[in-house]
Amino acid sequence: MSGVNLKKLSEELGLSISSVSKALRDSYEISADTKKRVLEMAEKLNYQPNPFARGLRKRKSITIAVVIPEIANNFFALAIDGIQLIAQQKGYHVLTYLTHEDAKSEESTVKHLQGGRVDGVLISLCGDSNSVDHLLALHETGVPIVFFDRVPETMECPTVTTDDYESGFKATEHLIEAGCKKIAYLRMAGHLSTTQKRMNGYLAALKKYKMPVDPKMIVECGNDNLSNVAIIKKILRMKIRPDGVFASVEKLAISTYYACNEMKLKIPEQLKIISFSNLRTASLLSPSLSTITQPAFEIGKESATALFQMIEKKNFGNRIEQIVLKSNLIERNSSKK
Amino acid sequence: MSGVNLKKLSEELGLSISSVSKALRDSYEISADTKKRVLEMAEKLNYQPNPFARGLRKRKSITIAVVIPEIANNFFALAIDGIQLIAQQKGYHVLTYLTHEDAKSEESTVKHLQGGRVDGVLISLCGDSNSVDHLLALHETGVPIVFFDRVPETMECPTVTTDDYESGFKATEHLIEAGCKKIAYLRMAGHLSTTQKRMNGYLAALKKYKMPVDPKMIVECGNDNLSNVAIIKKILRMKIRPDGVFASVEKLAISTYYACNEMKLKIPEQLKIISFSNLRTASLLSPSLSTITQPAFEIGKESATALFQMIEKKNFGNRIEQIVLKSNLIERNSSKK
DNA sequence: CCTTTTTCGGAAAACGTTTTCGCTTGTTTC
DNA sequence: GAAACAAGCGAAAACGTTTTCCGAAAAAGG
Repeated sequence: MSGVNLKKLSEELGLSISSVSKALRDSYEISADTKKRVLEMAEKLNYQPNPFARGLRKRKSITIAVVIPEIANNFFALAIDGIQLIAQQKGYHVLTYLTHEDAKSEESTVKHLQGGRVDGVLISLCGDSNSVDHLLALHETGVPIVFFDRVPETMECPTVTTDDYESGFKATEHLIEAGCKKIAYLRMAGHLSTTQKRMNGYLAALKKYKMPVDPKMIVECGNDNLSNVAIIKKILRMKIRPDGVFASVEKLAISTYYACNEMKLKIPEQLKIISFSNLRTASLLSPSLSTITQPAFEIGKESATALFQMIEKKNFGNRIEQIVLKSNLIERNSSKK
Repeated sequence: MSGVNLKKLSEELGLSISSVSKALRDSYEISADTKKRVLEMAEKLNYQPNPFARGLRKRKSITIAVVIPEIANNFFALAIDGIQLIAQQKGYHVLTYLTHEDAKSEESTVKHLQGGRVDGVLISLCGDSNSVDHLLALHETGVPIVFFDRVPETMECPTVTTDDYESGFKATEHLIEAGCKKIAYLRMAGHLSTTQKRMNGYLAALKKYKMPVDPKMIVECGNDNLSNVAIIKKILRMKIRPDGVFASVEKLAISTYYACNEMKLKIPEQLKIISFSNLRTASLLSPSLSTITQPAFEIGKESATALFQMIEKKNFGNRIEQIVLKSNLIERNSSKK
């Protein structure tokens, strides 16, 4: 295809392959004159080194992998943005994989990452993963891994997360202060670290304000938006229905809005809502949505930065960094008194 | 690192490297017994073939590149989703690159794609690119390229787009039928194919309804949301201000909402709005936003499918496919009579 | 029992780099 | 003027696969 490699270059220049290679890498073994000639010819013939040959020889891919549950999601899209920014600065390529919240898919993806395809992995766990064996296996082959947002609980590793417990606490407290007496917690199925910590914050806030915990108010939702709306409508039809909803992820807030529209429930008069969300249009919604907003872009940047530190100086890699960033609670009309 | 390669496998099994390789590839030259032994040992030692060695030898990367202006954008996020779906089905890896609407960045990215790193490229052009030389160069090295949404005008190539002209026409006609007398067209700077075609539709609709074209009503915006709000407020403060706005991209509709909020202009009473958009919350906005919605996910799927056709049977690759999908106009309250 | 197939497996080249080592030259040093 | 040294370049191995070609042994055929 491309056809122009070191061999062709060397023939064109009347030099040996090794000399050309060294000239291109600015080796001290090559005279300035020759280097100039080589550079010019390389430019002229539009030479691009073969990444596979180089990767094979140097045992380095200049590539990282990003494994996330989904991309059509404001949080992850922003995180990727931050990751790409750092990766581009470092001259690295970025392979992206979507697991669609499927453990099998995550496992097979991670497995394919062994064998040297990438120099490091950034991953946010999928919802229904029950084991981290595949990640331990990858880790044992020497590939640095940094987890962000959704992190494993049974694995010692570098992580970048937000203050989920505190944010869950504050969000609940905010609803209580707005006058809510019965607050539902909307969570995704599975055992995500984020869901769990946010819920613990929710429970702690209820306890602080001496409000009873009703298991029926802790609602598990799935990946299908339509069924989620149905689930939410169901709890809104209970005899003693909630007067507040704390959505632990953005999509559940949106489903709650739909549910209220269909049931003609007024927000915030009849139901107050707050949600984790990176929606850029939160303030334009009807009514505007109160949010806990994670610094998604920064999370991406921080985790990529941490990963490159591990990639570049493996020697000091014993230290396991656990970076925690702060989320912002932004009060808007959906939780107004 | 990984340490387990064909050599180690062959030593463990008392076979030659070539036999192990052939056994793993299910060659007829190897007996069923031996194949079984090899497979078991490979499983046991968790063997993963080195992608660089394989890529070098087979001159194939099993990887495609996706080059887009931005990722924190509903349209592109959905398109990527569709692309990833097809790529995953085909067993391909996906490298993602963001140009941030910067021509230099696009050029350097495309340049790095030469040399065999990928077997094909999907690209949506950046806004301020004035030349396609870098893409022609890439194309000449034999790498298949499919353009989607933002396509070049001066290059014969496979494309996947939507009916931008018709959609632009319909959107404008819709505003006219809703009673608008003076319609502003909000466009991004640069010469994007989409912007141009949508504007041509806008102009054609004005002509059909014998409405004058006011150059001041064709407004160029940039990448910064704050400045865009300022620009939009400026035209809304004109003596004869527009009573309708056709935003050619989503972010400009959002900026228009902000501008109206700040100026206390009522939508749709004082200003009607319609916009190209893939916002999932369009119907939840205040007021709900009328949109022309592109089938972004399908665009991703179609372009990936087209690319893989080119990758797999280069022989029939002379045919240049130009796929055009239909967008949907969804009337909501922002353009109500 | 000898020849001809067939079956199974190994040797080695090739993919395009990088890098170590060694070989020429020409230059310096005493 | 011989010895030591430096500068500039080339030969060749190595990275881990795949694949072509070849050889040995076993099976089949007469």
